[in-house]
Amino acid sequence: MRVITWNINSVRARLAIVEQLINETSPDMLCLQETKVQDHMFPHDFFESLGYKYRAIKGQKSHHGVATVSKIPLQETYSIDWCTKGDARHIAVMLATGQTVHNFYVPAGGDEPNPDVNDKFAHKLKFLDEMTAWSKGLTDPSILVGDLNIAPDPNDVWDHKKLLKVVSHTPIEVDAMQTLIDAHGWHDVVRAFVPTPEKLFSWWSYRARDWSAADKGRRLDHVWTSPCLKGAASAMQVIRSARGWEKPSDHAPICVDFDF
DNA sequence: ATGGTGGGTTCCCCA
Repeated sequence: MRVITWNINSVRARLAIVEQLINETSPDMLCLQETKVQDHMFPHDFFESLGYKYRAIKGQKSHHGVATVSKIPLQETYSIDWCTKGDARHIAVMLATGQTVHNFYVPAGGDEPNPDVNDKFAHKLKFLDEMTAWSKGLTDPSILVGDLNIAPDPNDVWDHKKLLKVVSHTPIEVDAMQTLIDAHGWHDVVRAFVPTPEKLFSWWSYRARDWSAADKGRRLDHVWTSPCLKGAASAMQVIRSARGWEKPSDHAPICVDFDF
């Protein structure tokens, strides 16, 4: 099973490059974040015509939104309302083979990395705390993908020292993410294939003059598995070229092949 | 120290 996760930054604005990605990589399952579309306006016909008959979507107006579309039947789907804010930030799909795939869009957290003065940063930390508590009780063999908005390792950012006070790489978030990982023993599939200290990014700001030459990226997107699925991934690729396509997302897709 | 770009919605917010 080939799974791709991609923060698409509006699915309706990116149909051309979604089709390009599908044509070039033929994923069995595509997990999108920041779809920015209400459920009744989701481009169902587009995905149906490309063979993605099974779709689990959780959208809202303007912001956030996740969608998991699949060629493989989905047994059951559900969304968890993290921090009881009614945000569309999670969709889970269960496969006949027994695994559950969780698609997440973790809050970005605003600019100021201080929960006392920045409600968005406080929300991000609370969201991670709830994910930690939830991870402790997980029993299904699980795959967790998505835009987690944290680059945990010094080599997950272009300049560790310069980003220590920049939301996405602050010690408080990195520690919270490590606590989350330890709560379930989450296995980092991406870093298993490209170990640190090699630099690896999945996001580059729109604001850079020449994103590729400057290469001031961060690894904000992740693919994790339960410990029991540690050996199940046979290949992984960050599709960096997609960041240079026409009218791109600011995130690159991550493609993982599983032995089931 | 600052502003740079892009999407969605509404005359501004968020990333």
